[in-house]
Amino acid sequence: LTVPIRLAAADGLHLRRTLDSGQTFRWRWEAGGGTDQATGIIGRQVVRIAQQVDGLWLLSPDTHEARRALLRYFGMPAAASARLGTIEAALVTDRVLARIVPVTRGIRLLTQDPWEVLISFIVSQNNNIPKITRSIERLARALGEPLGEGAYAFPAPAALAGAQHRTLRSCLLGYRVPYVRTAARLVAEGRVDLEALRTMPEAAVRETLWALPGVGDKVGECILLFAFGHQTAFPVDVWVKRAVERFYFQGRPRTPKQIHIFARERFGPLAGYAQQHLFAFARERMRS
DNA sequence: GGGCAGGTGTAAT
DNA sequence: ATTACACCTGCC
Repeated sequence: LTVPIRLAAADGLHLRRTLDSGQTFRWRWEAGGGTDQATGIIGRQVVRIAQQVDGLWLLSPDTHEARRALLRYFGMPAAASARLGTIEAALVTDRVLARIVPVTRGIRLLTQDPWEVLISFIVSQNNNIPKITRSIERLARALGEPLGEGAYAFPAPAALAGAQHRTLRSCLLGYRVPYVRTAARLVAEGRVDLEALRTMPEAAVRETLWALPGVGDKVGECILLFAFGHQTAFPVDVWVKRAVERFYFQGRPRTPKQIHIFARERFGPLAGYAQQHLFAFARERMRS
């Protein structure tokens, strides 16, 4: 048993909202001694964390690597301009978000591995969170490196590219199998260099991502936002579409493209955060 | 058990 | 340039 390490001040973070916000599919919750604990997989590390009133705690493992990985993942410690309080203060100057953010506050955009985000969000198309989570878990179990404790790393590009069709089918990917496999081959063969996209301008990143099979507007925006930190990105899924139509267009129908244009114009560099709050609110309050 | 939810690709207008 | 439909699985 390791001594818990305080990673950072919580800085307005709401851990559960953040990990359950549909950005990531690699965390599990369990009850533990008064506070819930989350176990997640970041790269090759299996980490257990918990949020207390005084901050975010690393429960295990007690290593520098785990600490570094987590701080990077959560964007901590935040630079002054990226503090959640600053972001949310700016968001609530919008009359609609002023009513939404009090319900959803504490969501932080995570910084995740582009390869994992690419495949995860191809899998996410026309799909729901529980099923996406199950597919990712099966992919990791079938093709990922074992990490102990029954945990598996996200499969490497070569592993996915070389997987048998029936193996991918057994991961419940359905008709997405050829998308995943082709995308994996392009990355494994080096024809698409995800690492190089980190330093490229957004327009160039878009061009590369949108050329991948299974990557359209929604999935592409998710990758821009969750892997490459382009916070002007604004993924429009059905929930965000409904929320924007209801709150900004008096319930009048708009195409996803119109909503995207509107949101980038209205929210600018906060578009990604605005989308996270609209999505969380819609899923919590606009069902039925 | 039929109908629906969910994004992209393709083929149609 | 927009629109209709197929794709797969889980859930009600």
